Amino acid sequence: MATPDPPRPGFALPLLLLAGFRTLIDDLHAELAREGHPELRPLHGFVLQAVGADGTTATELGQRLGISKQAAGKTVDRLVGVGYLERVDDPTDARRRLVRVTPRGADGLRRSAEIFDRLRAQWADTLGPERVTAMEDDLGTMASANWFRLDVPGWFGG
Amino acid sequence: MATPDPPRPGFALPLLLLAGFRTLIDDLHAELAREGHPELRPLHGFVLQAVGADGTTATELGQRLGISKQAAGKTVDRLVGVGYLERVDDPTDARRRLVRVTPRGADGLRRSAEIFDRLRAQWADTLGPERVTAMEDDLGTMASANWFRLDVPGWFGG
DNA sequence: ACTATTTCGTCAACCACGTTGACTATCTTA
DNA sequence: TAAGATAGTCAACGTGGTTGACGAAATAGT
Repeated sequence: MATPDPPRPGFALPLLLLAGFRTLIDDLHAELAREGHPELRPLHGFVLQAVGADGTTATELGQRLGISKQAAGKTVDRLVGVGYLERVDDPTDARRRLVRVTPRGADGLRRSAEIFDRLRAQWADTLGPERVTAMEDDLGTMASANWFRLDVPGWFGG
Repeated sequence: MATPDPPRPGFALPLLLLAGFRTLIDDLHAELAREGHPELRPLHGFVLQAVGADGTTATELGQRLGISKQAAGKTVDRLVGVGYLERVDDPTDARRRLVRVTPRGADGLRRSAEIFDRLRAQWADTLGPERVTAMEDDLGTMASANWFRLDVPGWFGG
């Protein structure tokens, strides 16, 4: 019922990668909700991290995430709405509106990192640390080009 | 520029899984476009496969994909629009509208499988076959619950 | 055989996330 | 100082998801 057909040889790999990713993300957000961050959506962690401790502008954020400045601006709007980001005027350039992580945002980010560390430790318990490391190494080899490109309506292509 | 900060230990894994998935999906669709299927979007392959050779209904498709029947219906509409699926009346039940893969849809599906097989072979060439198999085994172990759950606005949580 | 319930499909409204194009305000440069 | 580049926003739109409501058809129960 959840598994229709045994996928063909090549079909399994993408499905497994997606399932692994979703497993981590779902577990993360279940735990984040328990720890006081129920509004944090999967995308938000990536965005908060991309904003970084120094802050950025919407345009630069868009470049970092591989999306348009308009899309980045809308995402910032939502994060501001739930209190994870704030906008401040740049005193040196009246066009720019600096985007900064709020204390609440920093808390969510810190907890995300801790939870991910714990989840990784769980994987290492189940699979063995060397298998997890091997997986990271191998994925790093194959996927180096797609690091942090989130330019996907609905998270996929085009 | 594509890599903002070296991610924290636990942060790398989900990012790598996503990047690996996206690499495969992007490569697949680049090749599919070359082979005459430029309209095929990433989601579509999963849907076509979930419809299967025997056809289904929108409601059952929704269950298979873990999404609502309405969402499944809309996706079917789009696939019908580009000629990959067709709807036919069920003579035994006037409520049901059978969804079937068209010949064009079957061609896209067959090519997807072939391309995925080739991409997997590329991974095996680069990493060694046993590393790819190990990755599949390990991911299968960790992610068995999320097989074919696509219930994500924009492919994430929520 | 006739209600009562369930099921299938669809409509409508909405949300999240992406796109492009156009436009203003501001900063930079020649 | 005029001309050009850059930051942000608005508007319209596309895709993929949600819930709620509803009619038509099948099924169950009496």
